[in-house]
Amino acid sequence: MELLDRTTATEYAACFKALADPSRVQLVELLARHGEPMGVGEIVTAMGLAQSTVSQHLKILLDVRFLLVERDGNARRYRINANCIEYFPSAADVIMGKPSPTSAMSCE
Amino acid sequence: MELLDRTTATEYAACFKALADPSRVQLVELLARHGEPMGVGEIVTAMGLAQSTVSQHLKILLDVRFLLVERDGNARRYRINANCIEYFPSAADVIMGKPSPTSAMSCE
DNA sequence: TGTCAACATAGAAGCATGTCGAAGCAGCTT
DNA sequence: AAGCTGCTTCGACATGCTTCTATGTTGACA
Repeated sequence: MELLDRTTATEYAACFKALADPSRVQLVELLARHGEPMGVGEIVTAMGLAQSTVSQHLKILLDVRFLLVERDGNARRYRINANCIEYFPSAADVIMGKPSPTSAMSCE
Repeated sequence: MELLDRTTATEYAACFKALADPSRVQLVELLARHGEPMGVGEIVTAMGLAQSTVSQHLKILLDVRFLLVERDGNARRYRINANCIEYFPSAADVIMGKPSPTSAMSCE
C-alpha cells in the first residue's frame, strides 16, 4: 500500500495548519463577516491582541493565500481570498481519495 | 465589530489542527484509499513510523472523530468517519460567515 | 527635513507538538 | 498459568508555536 507523497501531504498540512489556531479562525471569520477589506489597526481593536501578534497571524494566513493584501499609501488592507476558502471542500476530496486533482491547492 | 466566540473558534481550530500534520494527512488519505478498515500494524508498515507514533496520531484523529475504531479480539480496526470528512465544506462555510449553523461540527 | 502614523520584523519566554524507545495491558493459544 | 501478539501509554528530547515588548521601516504631511 503506497502513501500520498510527503511533499503533497506537507502542502495540505500547511493549509490546514493556517486555521489550526483559534485566533486565526476568529480573524478569518471577522474578515469574512465584515465584507470589505480591513486595516491592521481595525483588526487589532476588534481582536484585543497586540499589534505584532495580529501582524504575525496575518502573515501566516497570507503565506497560504487565505488572505490578500493591498497597499493604500501607508496603510494595508487585508481581505479574504474567496478562492482559497472554497478550496477547502476539494482538499477534503483529495484526502478522501476522490479524483479532482486539478486546481486543488492552487488558490489564486 | 464582534468576534466569533472563543469557544467555538477553539473547536474549529482543533478540527483543523488534526489535519495540520503531514503524517496525519498521509494516514487519513491511506485509510480513505484503502477502503476497508486497517489494523495498526498494517498502517505502521505502510507509513514507516514507530508504532507508538502511529498510535499517537490515531488517537488525535479519533479525538476529533475523523476516524472510528472497532475492536476485533485483540486487534483494532481503524476506518474513516465519512461524516466528519464531509463536514469540512460546512466548516469553511461557517468561517466564511454563511448560515448553515446546524450540524456543523457535529460529526457522528 | 523632521516627525508622525501604520505596519512589519526581531528577540525572548512559555507552552505545545512530533517522534522515539521502553514499559504496560489486554486477549489468544497452548 | 505462561507466553505471545497487538496495541496503548509514559517519559524524554528536540523542535515549533503563540504571544509579548521593543525596535525597524515606510509613506504622508507640516
